Amino acid sequence: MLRISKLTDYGIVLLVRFAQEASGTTLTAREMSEATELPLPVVSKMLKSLASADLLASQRGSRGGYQLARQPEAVSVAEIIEALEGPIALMECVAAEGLCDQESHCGLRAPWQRINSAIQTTLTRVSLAELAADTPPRHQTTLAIA
Amino acid sequence: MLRISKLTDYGIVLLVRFAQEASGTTLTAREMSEATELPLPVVSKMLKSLASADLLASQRGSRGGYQLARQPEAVSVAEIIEALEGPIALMECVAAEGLCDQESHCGLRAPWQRINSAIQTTLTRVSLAELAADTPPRHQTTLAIA
DNA sequence: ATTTACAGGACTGAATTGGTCCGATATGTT
DNA sequence: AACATATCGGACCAATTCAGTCCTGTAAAT
Ligand code: FES
Ligand code: FES
Repeated sequence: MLRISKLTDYGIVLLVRFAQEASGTTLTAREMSEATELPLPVVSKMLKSLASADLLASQRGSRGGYQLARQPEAVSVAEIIEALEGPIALMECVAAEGLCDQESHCGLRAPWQRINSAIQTTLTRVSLAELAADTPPRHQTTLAIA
Repeated sequence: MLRISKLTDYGIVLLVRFAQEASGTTLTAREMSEATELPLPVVSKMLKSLASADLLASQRGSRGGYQLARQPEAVSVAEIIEALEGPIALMECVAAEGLCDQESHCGLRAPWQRINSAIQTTLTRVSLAELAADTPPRHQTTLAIA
């Protein structure tokens, strides 16, 4: 289904939240969990990943938390995905040579690589800032329908 | 890793083989298995899938086999992927509304949908014929190096 | 009849994913 | 110093998905 992992998605959701705060705001895992309504362990796990990928900067101890390591404009979706789930590669043969059992008789590598890099480009062109921009339903006045 | 399933890849490899034959050529599962050096059960399974997705036409009985249901120019990679692994959707929320637990507080659906359709367009623009075209190593004179 | 081939599943083992939990470490407060 | 708050870095587990096999049935040709 050509999917991005659910965890990766959570990661992006979290980053978007950060991007929506004033630049430099520090938030804790607990706060993020409440904001996104995602279970704390998951949030915690993803924040750690994002920090170790240098997309977030972390501060430990009391008064600690996370903050965006860069300006939202300078972070691309491609980068986030790569950080969380490795290189963007539609299949193994694209990622590196010699990974596909049949590279020898199936000259499909070249065309796939072109397709793949087109997708990669698409993903690179979208910044975290853009993602955060048209994500308006922030504090929508809960007008419950059913 | 944003991957296409291995089986789907096999499916495409198979279709490309067909595209490289003279239009209307009928080939059996066994022949395809030999041509691609993929195990027969797998080839068989994928050919069946492709047939039931109407990408291949099948003929049973002795002298039976499969053939391309359409001209290679008229089949897009997107179509093949969709046939074999469902709608191209980076995540559930993109495929249809109400599938994502948190659609309510995470207004990320809209931007994702734009990104997704960009990718979909990319994939739609590549035809089976193109894929088959720059796949030259057909009957390469086996110059074995070790 | 017999042989060739596809149709349509069920089925299995392996791998990946989604999610939880814990002990250790760092930092600020009292 | 003691304590509370947070991140760090894993291990761990259940559930799903994936990759691959196999079997029974049916259609067509000889
Ligand atoms: S499938 Fe990997 S090289 Fe063709
Ligand atoms: S993750 Fe599905 S709507 Fe935001």
